[in-house]
Amino acid sequence: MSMKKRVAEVVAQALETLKTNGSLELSGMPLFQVDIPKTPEHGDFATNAALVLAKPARRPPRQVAELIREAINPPPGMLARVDIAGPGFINFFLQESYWLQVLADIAAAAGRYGHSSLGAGKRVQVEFVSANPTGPLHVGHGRGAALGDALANILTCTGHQVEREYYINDVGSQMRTLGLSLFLRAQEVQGEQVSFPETCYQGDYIKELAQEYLAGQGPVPAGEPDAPTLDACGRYAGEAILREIRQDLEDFGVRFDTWYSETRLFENKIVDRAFAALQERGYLYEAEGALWFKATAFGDEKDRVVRRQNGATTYFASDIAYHWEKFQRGYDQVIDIWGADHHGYVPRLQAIVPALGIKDQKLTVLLVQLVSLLREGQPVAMTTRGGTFVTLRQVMDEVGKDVARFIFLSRRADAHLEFDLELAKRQTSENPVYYVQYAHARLASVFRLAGEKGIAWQTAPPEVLTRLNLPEELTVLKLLAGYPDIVEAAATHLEPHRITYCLTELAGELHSYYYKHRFISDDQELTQARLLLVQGVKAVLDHGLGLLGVEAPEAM
RNA sequence: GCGCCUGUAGCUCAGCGGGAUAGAGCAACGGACUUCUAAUCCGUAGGCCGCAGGUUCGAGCCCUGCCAGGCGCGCCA
Repeated sequence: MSMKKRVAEVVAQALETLKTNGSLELSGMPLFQVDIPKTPEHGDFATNAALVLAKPARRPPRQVAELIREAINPPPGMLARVDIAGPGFINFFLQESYWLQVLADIAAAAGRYGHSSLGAGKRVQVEFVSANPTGPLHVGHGRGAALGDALANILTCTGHQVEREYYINDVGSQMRTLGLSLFLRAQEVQGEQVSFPETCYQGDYIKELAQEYLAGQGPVPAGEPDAPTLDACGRYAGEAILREIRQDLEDFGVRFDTWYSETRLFENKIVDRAFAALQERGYLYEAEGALWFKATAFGDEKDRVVRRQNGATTYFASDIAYHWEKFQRGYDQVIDIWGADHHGYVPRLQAIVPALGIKDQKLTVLLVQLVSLLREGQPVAMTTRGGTFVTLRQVMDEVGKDVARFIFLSRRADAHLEFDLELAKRQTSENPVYYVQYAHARLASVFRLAGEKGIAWQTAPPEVLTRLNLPEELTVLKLLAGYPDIVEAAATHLEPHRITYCLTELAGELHSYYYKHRFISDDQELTQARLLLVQGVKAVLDHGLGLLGVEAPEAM
């Protein structure tokens, strides 16, 4: 249990006592908070319990606070002092030695410190990237990939059963366009004079694919293509591009449990069955020769077409079927990660959840803001039209996987992100990635030396820890103690950047501590104590970087 | 025109289901390498939290209006 939870426990018990002895009339346990105050004078932890209770109890907050304080019965050795301050906050000051417990917690957790059972029994699916197989992944996809993967890691860490999924949009007009693009480029290679429409995919990768296609599949016919040819071209290009995408993601450190093809939705009649489910509940109707979903019944601004006049279903129809099928699979929560440019699509997708009669299962759509790519502060041109865009592959090759992932995860998802390629390459303090990795490598180096000197710190008796009484040591202990709470917060709010920030802070404290004090000295006990402490730091850095999907190097 | 997101230090951003005196990194300025890795550390300076109202014990956070930027508003995907 984290330190914060232990304090919350103490408060809860006090309230329980007051309730049973009749000092306070309470219906159920009120939602009080335990926070880490901004200023140290307000203690290690503070609770607003008295403020929350004042109104229902019809007594002044400070009086309630006094009651709570008297009812508190903490474990031995835990509290040094309890103050009542301000409008009625209760401030808890822990005994400094009590913080040492965190080191035992870390050791006992054996690499699983920060794990919890928050999501025990909950199945969560994270669907992310899901880029159409019509071109290589770009930087924006990279951000989505880093976010989805880190999120999945974090949720796993908090006890959720997590599955990663990639939805392959391989049906419909864009696949025809892709086929046509390949076909025309192939004709070009064969020396034919063709006009290449603006609506086709402009990138050079299509030309390369056309070359490969011709080499492997033989020449394409002259003139207008027939349907089977276009089909073959489209499938060929789609599959080739998807292979590239898989490879890129693999190299980016992202692996999916499931690659779900849109084609399956039609082959398995899932679209029809989902339609039937909607029909049954009266949320489909025919008008103007098309079939509509009554999205306005659930807050969307207009009803949406699911089958066109020409009989073809829309992209939205596939999405209805896909999500219906997802919920059939029994996930408690389905998380979709999309580019922010699709935000207008969220209400209609959310609308299908109640329309399909889905209860007790939640759909969450996370929007990721686009990435502004810079080079030395200057924007890098990114036009899909002209086919000039920076791919995830290029970024990985140029700055490295770790740097890219860390930067992607250094902002809230819905905040715009500036990604300066030159700055990302620089190994200076302008670049936060190395700051954290360096802290880990430094510690690894310390432990190498300790090993060479034959220092037996692992087997040191617990009493040596009482030698840790520097302010820097206490600060480090407190940061370590807060780590499990941060992981839980990152999981409940679905915000991996919280991990990034907390690691940067921990690394900072470590560097400062390292600079001021030697860990390995002639004082054997002190050495053991400090090594035990920084072993905890190393473990948390290692763990946290693991959640982000960033390497924790042993040397730099 | 309507909708969503964003607006916090010169720059990039945190700010934990409203909490006490708003934080970090970078840049700027001044310092520290005979040390377990200087990819580091220490210090200084820097703010009508876009603007105006409102809600309450308390607002950067919630509500309303306005201003600015981004993105969306297809029987496209």
